[in-house]
Amino acid sequence: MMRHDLLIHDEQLCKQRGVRLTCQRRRVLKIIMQSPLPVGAYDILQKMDPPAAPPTVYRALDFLLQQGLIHRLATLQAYLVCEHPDASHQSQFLICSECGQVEEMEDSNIQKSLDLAASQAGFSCSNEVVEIMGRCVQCAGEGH
Amino acid sequence: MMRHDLLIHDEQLCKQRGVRLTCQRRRVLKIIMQSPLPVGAYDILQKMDPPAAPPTVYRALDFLLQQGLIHRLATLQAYLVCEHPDASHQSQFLICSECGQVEEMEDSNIQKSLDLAASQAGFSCSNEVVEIMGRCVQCAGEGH
DNA sequence: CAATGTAATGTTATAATGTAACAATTATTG
DNA sequence: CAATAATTGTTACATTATAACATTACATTG
Repeated sequence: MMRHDLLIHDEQLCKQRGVRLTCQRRRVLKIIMQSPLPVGAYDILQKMDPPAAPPTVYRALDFLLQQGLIHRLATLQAYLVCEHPDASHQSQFLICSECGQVEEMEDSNIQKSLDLAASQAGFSCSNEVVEIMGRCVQCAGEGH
Repeated sequence: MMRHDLLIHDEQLCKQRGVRLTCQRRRVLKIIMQSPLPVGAYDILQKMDPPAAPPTVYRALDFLLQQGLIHRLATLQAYLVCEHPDASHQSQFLICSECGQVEEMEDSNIQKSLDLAASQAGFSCSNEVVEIMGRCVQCAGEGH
């Protein structure tokens, strides 16, 4: 279920940037990659073998977030891999309340409408959180 | 700083709906209304006089959220009054990282772009979280 | 009004998420 | 190698939220 090419890609990306994807950071990243659903920090913690303490996990998460290799879902307080960790970008997320699956989007219309509304209010954005809860195609298809 | 008319409006709204804005619920609501910034649940807890326990506050918050009288900011884990608690609506929030002020918007363009993107993905939304971090007009105006 | 059921609150304990502070170690650089 | 910076280890704790069960207030209906 894990995309090994993505891990290699992330490693190269860090090399290019002159930042270190250390052992602990890679371990945390791999755990997130191997999960089909967003994982909480303490889920990650439990999967750390050999075991680690919370700060180790949170530091790794901070690094991975800064590098854009993962995202954090504010509504779920959970983490998931970024599917296109190249350029800096704003993503939007479709979160299925039924199956828990999350789809990452980079929708330029949403982006434009957010930026427009913000600038009309004289507001200069640094960061945008867009998380849409509902039912995904599969779950909606399965009736009721 | 508190809009007393809003409290009255909320009371009437609850009466119309046949739900009870009880003493505890009103106390929590008033604390949120009296705060110029979003407040955390434990800030509210501290302001409860006579004192209360966490479940009391969280139950009141749940009620107020369900009735649409307040909103919860997922990024801040904090609560603020809804400025137009009449019809059910989706709001977007501009959150200033400098002064902490939050502006509630109901932007139809944002709404449309979100709904369109979701429906294109076959996703049926039940709830949308849009929180934009940055600097508000005042803070941006104050240089650097 | 009394009896009964439902809704709301009280109370205690604990779960889940995240961070502060400082020590120890590992990399990097001059 | 020595000095410095970056990373990790470790302990303790802060913050946010909920579970479980007892009690009280309210509403309804006979």
